[in-house]
Amino acid sequence: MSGYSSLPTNMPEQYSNLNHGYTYLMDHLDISDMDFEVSDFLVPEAGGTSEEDSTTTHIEYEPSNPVLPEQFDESVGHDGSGDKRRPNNIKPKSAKKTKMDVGQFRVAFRTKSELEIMDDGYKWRKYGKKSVKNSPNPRNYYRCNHVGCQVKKRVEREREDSSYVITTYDGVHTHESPSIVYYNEMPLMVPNGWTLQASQSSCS
DNA sequence: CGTGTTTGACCAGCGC
DNA sequence: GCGCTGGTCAAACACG
Repeated sequence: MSGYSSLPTNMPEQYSNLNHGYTYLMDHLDISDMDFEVSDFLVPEAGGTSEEDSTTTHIEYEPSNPVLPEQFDESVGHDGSGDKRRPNNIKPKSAKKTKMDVGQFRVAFRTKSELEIMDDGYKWRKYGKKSVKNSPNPRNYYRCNHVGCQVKKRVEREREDSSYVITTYDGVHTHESPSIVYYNEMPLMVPNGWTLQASQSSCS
């Protein structure tokens, strides 16, 4: 398996676009020092942890129960609505979720890259950084900057090989990627050098 | 001055 | 019940 054509057909469009977007972005970035390739999806830690093709990006995918936007953010609902943290009266944050909900759409992939931040077309705002147990590398937390969109992602370097970046997306965007919109509007302006055909199977 | 990042503290879930 | 850990908040800070 090679190339960028292994996204499942039942994947939400935005994640297909994500792959698409990456292909798009690759031609904008200087990827001479990047080794980026998307392989088949795999079940998280399904036996062969990370001893396969070391140049391959691994993807975890939980399509069983995609979360609709209205389902997704309800329980989180304290989006900057002015609750200054524990002034005098500690607001009961029962809504806070520390563990990811079962069934919440999640996709993760591993990328060999020196860059931790890869522009996937969405605008992300960093809201946290945390060192995790058994890992020398900190984990960074990002939230989609789009109004009303509660998608989050975590970015961390792989413990065993810091040249790999593990990116985990939680939730489904309630909007399209700006870069995708741009691409859809300007299809004829794609230079010859762009390799937009790479992710063709995901949109057939 | 507006926007985004950093960072320390808080909180809740989970395992023992 | 307690401590550990991961996830989040928000004030302070940096940068354009």
